[in-house]
Amino acid sequence: MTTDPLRKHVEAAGDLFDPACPTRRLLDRIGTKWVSMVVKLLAEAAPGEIRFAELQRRMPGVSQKMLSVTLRNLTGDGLVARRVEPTVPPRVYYRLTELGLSLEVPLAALRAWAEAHMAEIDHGRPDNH
Amino acid sequence: MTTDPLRKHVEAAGDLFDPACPTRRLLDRIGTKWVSMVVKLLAEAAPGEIRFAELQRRMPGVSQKMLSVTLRNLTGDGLVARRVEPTVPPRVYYRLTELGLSLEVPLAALRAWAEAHMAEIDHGRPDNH
DNA sequence: CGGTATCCGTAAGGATACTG
DNA sequence: CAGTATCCTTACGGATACCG
Repeated sequence: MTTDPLRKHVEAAGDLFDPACPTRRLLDRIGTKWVSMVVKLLAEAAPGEIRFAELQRRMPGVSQKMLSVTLRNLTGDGLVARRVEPTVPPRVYYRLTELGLSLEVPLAALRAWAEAHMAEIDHGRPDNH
Repeated sequence: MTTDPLRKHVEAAGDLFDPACPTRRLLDRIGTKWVSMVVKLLAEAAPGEIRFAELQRRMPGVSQKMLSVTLRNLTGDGLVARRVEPTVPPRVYYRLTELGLSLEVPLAALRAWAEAHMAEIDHGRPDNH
């Protein structure tokens, strides 16, 4: 083991089974439906951008707050880039970064699985508690 | 549209962007860290089984309640099979079903992504709010 | 051993109103 | 337009105690 603080994240490198590892939090963060939807829309548009209002329009049921929070988290994580056009009223454009685009791959697989087996699973439990 | 019940799941097929579609709830359900860990452990042991206590021991930080809830949900969704040995004290064994095993594929990809990019993301935000 | 039941603090998330 | 701020209600999740 080393005491070099710069290598701390290397030693702690992705071990989901380490309670102290941020991977756990990260997994819970990217596994949500809102992240899945935002990333899909932005991935389809890539390398183009989508404005806030259009994202909201294409994500039925999302509140302004949740979309805002989701985009802020993704931006903070470096998965989404935010560009503001200083007009009045202002226009804000979002696009995926390289990192965000790389997330779309496993995320699309998970989405596909969920969509494919939804009926099979829902059939067995009419009681959606 | 058809009235063939066998094609029902095709018509109702997973549309994540439909607010009424159970796919949304399903995605939020399977995207958690506990599900990810349980499925990974059971997939490694497949087609073998793992007992409750061993699962808990190999998932540091999980509470008895959360493991219980997670397993009950997975069992209810048909992803995990539960077998009780009526001894005293009783022994309960869990294993993945075929469906559960199929989930491991996309889930492993998502885990791998999270573990691979954890440092990269965490580096940008020392403030883990 | 493998749960369930209960309590409780925290966080998620919707609704509404307001701002640059 | 694209937010932020506030309030409020529900869900998540840990701690503890109890049961078959």
